Amino acid sequence: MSKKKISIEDVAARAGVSITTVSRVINNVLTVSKKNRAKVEEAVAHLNFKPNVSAQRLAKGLNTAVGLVMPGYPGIFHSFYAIEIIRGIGHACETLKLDLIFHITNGYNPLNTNNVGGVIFADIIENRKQIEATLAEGIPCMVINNVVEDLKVNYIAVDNVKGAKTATEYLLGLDHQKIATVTGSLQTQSGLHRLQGYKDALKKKNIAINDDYIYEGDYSRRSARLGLEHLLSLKDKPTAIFSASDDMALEIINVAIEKGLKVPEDLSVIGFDDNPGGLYGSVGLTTMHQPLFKMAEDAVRHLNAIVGGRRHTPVRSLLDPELVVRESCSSPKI
Amino acid sequence: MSKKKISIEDVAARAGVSITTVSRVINNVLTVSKKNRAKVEEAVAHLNFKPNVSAQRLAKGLNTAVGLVMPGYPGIFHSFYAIEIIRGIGHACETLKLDLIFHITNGYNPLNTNNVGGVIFADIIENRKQIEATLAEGIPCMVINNVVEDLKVNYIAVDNVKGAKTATEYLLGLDHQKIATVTGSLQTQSGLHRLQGYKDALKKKNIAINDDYIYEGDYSRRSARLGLEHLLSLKDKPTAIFSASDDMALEIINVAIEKGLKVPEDLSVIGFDDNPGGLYGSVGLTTMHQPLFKMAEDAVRHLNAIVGGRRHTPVRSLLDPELVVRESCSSPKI
DNA sequence: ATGAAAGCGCTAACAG
DNA sequence: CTGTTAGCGCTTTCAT
Repeated sequence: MSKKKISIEDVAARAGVSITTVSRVINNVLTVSKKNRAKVEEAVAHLNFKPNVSAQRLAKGLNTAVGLVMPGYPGIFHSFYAIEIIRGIGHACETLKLDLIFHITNGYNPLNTNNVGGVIFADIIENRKQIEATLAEGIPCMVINNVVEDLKVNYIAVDNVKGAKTATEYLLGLDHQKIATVTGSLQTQSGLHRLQGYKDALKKKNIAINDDYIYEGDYSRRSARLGLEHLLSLKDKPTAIFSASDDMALEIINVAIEKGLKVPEDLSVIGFDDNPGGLYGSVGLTTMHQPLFKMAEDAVRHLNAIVGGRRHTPVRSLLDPELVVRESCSSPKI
Repeated sequence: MSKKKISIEDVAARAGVSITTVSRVINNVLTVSKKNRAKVEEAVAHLNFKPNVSAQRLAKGLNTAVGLVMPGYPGIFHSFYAIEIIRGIGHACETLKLDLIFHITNGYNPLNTNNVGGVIFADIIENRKQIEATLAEGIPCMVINNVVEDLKVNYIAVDNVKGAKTATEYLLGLDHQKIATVTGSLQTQSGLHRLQGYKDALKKKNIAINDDYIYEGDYSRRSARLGLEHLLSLKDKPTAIFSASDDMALEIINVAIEKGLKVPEDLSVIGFDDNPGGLYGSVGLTTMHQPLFKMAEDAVRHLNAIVGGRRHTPVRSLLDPELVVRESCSSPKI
């Protein structure tokens, strides 16, 4: 109804001071008498005054907003990943009182960078050109979940190599010798890195890498099913499987049970992601937890520090995944 | 590096016209000669000029941003629901060239409404006071996924009563007579409405409502398990179950299989949501599809029309869920 | 400690 | 069809 916007002038009038003074209390400038401050605060509260953000930004010449660019392919949205990222970034923006401008890439319209202090790219997929363009405009960028060495851009990612190594070593520690893996898509960095970590762990223990034990999946449930079928067709069947994702691990367990195997007694399975879906299967999934929420929060904080001129060194941060032991792994039967 | 912001003046200088003319071409005002338009466009492209959104907003006095307020409780984020809403709203904003300001409520800091033309509330839970406050400020609001009659607010929701009725009628059409339901939380509107729809369908067929067949769940997997156990303990067991959510339906199927029942031969199960998880179970889940994406898109469009003064009547829209037949229902064995 | 005044970059009458 | 000019609401020197 009453769309009468109240401005700093109204506040000044009611408080009986100049707009400059009002501006000072809004911005926490100290040189305001206690008395005037109190009057202004009263007026602000009474009038329910909220500064016009556009005017502030224009006057200050800086931008208290961060852009979040998400690739638009449908899959990403159905993943636990996207949610955690959005949640973490949203939370950090809240705390830092930054506007979060959310943008889904369709390849066309890039985010209007004039409107933000910095931008976070939720993935490098589909975004490479846009990242380069944004960088060229001199706007601080942060790539999440990807180690990117070929661009002069800040990044913060989960250490997939280390995580996969930890997972495999856990299986090794349980005395498994015949450990197979169903990989994620080898087109993705995470897929590659998780395979690498698996190999690293085996090498470190001087266990020869058996190509039959490496099934190239693509993160789909279907590929997981095929993977297990292949692995079970081997004369020398593995006793444990490192799956590059929880989703695939869950499918592997389903198929194993269908085939009359007991998990973990006959087959140990470890996943990667710590997707909440892992809680609901017939057997609790042992997996690697990814600090997605923290990664997202850190991304905002670091970016903000850079935008605010408080940080000058590039961010190249790698976060460690953590082992979550539930019920899907045990020592092999002798 | 070169953070030299180029402004409308630079463009005007290069094109050899006034800034007004530049402004005109930016805003697609038609009264610009072809020649000048071309010159300006060249300059814009050459300088890679992007209008300063804050200045535009300040000058225009209107706000081309929409706020999206999501309740902050963790659960919502792990749901298919949140993702679809975000995706739909993001897509619509993209198309309409609106900034999407994403805000997670924590009870404290409300969204600074000075910065947006209108706001969409992803749910009414935890947000009631904020909605009232926003309304009081004269800012158009839109509530999603809730029928709210006690507030003078726009809403757009899925017709849960009708959806539940359709689901139950489908079971009836398959010749089931003994149809039970596991409800969602009866603290929520959706839980209540879905139960209502179930009852409506039965009444319409003159089938007496058997209280034993109504198990009050709460949308959790655990309550679904308990629900099925209860239902199977009955002397006169139901032959079909309408589950108020896919998640619960999936658990019901799992438990049924554990107990040696065949789905759908021994027990038909229909869900609600059309959650992608429904595709992956041992048997494809028959369910009610909710047009979440469309609901979110519509919310933005309608809100935008209201903000732009193109619509004056309140929005009170109910979207129909659609039956998705997969494999979890069949006619009862005689 | 406080206020006057000059912009921030853009749009929108208003003249011409 | 085009340019001049007065703001939009706020911050920020610079005086006082």
